[in-house]
This record gives sequence, C-alpha cells and structure tokens, in this order.
Amino acid sequence: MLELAILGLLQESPMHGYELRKELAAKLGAIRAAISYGSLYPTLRRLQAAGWITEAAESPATTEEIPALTSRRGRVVYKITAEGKERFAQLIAQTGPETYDDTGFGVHFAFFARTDQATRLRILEGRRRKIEERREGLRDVLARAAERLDAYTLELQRHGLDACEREVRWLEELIANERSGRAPTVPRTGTAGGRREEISPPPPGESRKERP
Amino acid sequence: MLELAILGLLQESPMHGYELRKELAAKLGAIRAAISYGSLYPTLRRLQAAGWITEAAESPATTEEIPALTSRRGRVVYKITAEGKERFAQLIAQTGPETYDDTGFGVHFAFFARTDQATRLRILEGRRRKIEERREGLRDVLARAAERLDAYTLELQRHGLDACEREVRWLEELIANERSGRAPTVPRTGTAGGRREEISPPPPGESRKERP
DNA sequence: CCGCGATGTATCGGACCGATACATCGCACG
DNA sequence: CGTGCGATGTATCGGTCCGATACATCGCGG
Repeated sequence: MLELAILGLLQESPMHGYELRKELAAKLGAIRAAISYGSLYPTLRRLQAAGWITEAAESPATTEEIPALTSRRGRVVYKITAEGKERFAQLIAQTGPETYDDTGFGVHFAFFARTDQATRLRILEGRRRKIEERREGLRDVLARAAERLDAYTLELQRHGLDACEREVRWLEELIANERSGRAPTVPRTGTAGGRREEISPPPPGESRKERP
Repeated sequence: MLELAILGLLQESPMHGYELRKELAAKLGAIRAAISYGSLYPTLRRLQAAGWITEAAESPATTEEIPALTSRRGRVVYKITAEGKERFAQLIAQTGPETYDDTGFGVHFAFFARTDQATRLRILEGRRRKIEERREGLRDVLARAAERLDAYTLELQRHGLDACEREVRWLEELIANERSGRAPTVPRTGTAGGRREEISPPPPGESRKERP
C-alpha cells in the first residue's frame, strides 16, 4: 500500500521524504493519520533498490541561483523511474482482497484519476460488496445477539451500522456516476443537474503542480 | 489493545482461542474485521507468562458426562486471574494518545460497561477532540488546497469530512447523555422519552451464555 | 547569542496481519 | 458405508507498519 502511494505521488513530482509524508497526509487525510517515518524511509530504500525510484540531484536547472543563500543540506530528493511508472500502472490496476479494506480502498481511490474506468468500477463494486457484508454482520449481531451485549456495545454497533449504510449509499452514487456519464463528483444535496463543473479556472499566481 | 480486549472478554467467561476470536469479532465488529491468529496466540502466551491468565481444565464440574460422546480434544481454555483483573482495571482506566485512535477508542468504548463514569467522559471528550482536529485538517485541505487535487481525491476528503462531522455529533450526544443522566443510549430519531428500556425479557429456549 | 519550533534523515523494537500447515469432528451425498 | 468437505481448533513465520527516539540544520524572536 505504501509502495503504491509513494509511486503515485512521485509520479506527480519529485519529492524528498518529509515532503512526501506531508503530501501523503494531505491526499489521504480522510483515510489515515500520517505515515510513520519508520515505514517511509525503509520503503523508499526498498523502492530504490528495486529500481522504481532514484535519487535526484538537489538543485536541478537553476544550478547557481539559490544555493548561495540556502546552502542546501542533505535533502534527498526521489524521482520515479520509467520502471517505477510501469510498476505503478501494474499495482493500480491489479485488485486483490486487500484492495477493499479501508486503507487499500482509500489509496486506490485517491489515485482514481490515474485509473481506467473499468478498474474504477471493479474497485467501487468490490468495496461496496465488502461493506455490505460488514453491514449484514452488524445487523445479525444487533438482531440475534442483542441480549448478550451491554448497551454501550450495542450503541457502538449501531453507529457502525449507520456508517456502513452511509458508505454503501455513497458508493452507489459513485458507481452510478461512473457507469453512465464520467463525472467523478457525487451530486451534492439537491443539485440535480447533469452539468458537471470543472474544478478550477486556471489559478493565476503560483502553479507548482507539475514540472514543465 | 489486544491485551485489553482479551482480558475484558475473559472477565465475562473463560474461553479458548477460537471462541475468543469470534466473541471479539462480535463485540468489535463495528471497529475491526477479526483479529488474526498470528496476533491472538502469541498474545495469549504473553498474558499467560505474565500471570494475567491461566489455562483452565477442559471439562470442569461434570467430569464424566459429556466426554464419552465428544472425546474432548486439545482445546485450551483460558481463564483470567485475580492479577489479570487488576491489570484490566488499570488498562481500562489509563488513557494515552492511543486511546483516541480508531481502534483504541473502539476497544475502550466496547468495555464502557466496566468503566467508571469519569473515565468514560474523559475518553469521549478526548475522542471528540481528536476527531475535531481531523475535521479541521480536512476542511483546511478542502478550502486551501482544493485546486491542487483532482476530483476523486476531493470527493474522498468530502466523504471523510462528512464522517467526522457525523461522529462528532454522535459523541456530543453520548457526552451529554453521560454528563447528566446515566443511560448509555443515544436518543433514536424522534424518541424523546427519558425512560430507558431494559433490553431483554429472559429468552426462553437456548441460553448458552455463561458456563454453569 | 541562544533557545525553540519547523524541517529533515534515520533506526529499532514491537504490534499486528495474512498465509499457511495440520488435526479433528459431524454431516451430507453418493 | 465411506468419503470428502466445511466448521472447529491450535500454531508459526515473514512481512508491513507504527511509535519512540536520536540527531542535525535552519530561521526567527527575545
């Protein structure tokens, strides 16, 4: 999972570890808190050893402009390789059981913009199936074993059940949306129109997304 | 966390590993899928080594009734010790940062029936604080970094934000409920009364809860 | 000038998972 | 009658990831 996430992020732009962690936290903030360095650095090393990423030189184009005033220290900038891109494409397209658990689904979903529609659909449906199973499990417990459990435990199950139902509905909308029409956005409360707004009129000032 | 959960469950009744796993899945089904044996058995051994639990003999009172027809195999039944109960009491009352993450909170909450009210309140408020922070983080990303992210990532954040807001509201109700009055149940949609119903009229047929 | 918070790299022990192996039991199906 | 299969049951191994910790640099304000 971490491997996939790192490869995905580095595909957008080269980064060093610290930055990677922050971007990861921003992109996956809804899923998991923040990746630990104890996972990050070993994984970076592993990816490098496998040849998916390489260390990039620090000040690349404008070699002599800035360094005088910052005197770049030992920041290690990583960059994805061609093999790394292949690896990413392979990882993002292949689905196993771990694709549908909370973290796995979150990571895959976060990179849906780089995933083909068939795979997106497969993942969304797999996730829905999994959540439906969890939901049924919770319903069973609430229906059948309620008298064995105390009120707090029961309340916990109810809250979990609620979350399941909610997520299934969310997934339904995404799936419908995905199937016919191609807009990623779920219709917000009451907005019925088919017109999907593209997100940003090109931001005027700072655009540091991709390197040209 | 596993340690706490096992100690808590064994406090209700002695069990063997397999049973423990199933009960755990039932009690924490809203939180986590099912504990792996690769965690369970080593932990059981650790707890036994520490003296918190002991192996109990298989057929305890009615020694010769059943064994003829089932010929009890190597099931290892574990039982909590007096020290184990102390340990549980200590673990359930002490709160660290890990008490407020998803799993930690879930486990603590599942044993709220064995937790004193002050601790319950502390945990609920700590959890609320943590979720509020997560919520603010997501709002920040959605407000400030929206144009840097693709529509799918954005949708993920929105869904996460929604879940946060929902959980905060849930916690608010639980906290209010906890503060004045002592009923564990959150008022279900429209049910305004103060009367809290006790759950089960004694179920007539099969009662295989505790061992006699 | 000095401390302090942000930036930045790195390691270590431990918790937990997923796959796997293996043995027994009861029952359904041929 | 046997036989095979799914549930019950115990156990280990490798791998992923976390949390704590250490350490070094930078810019800023007191």
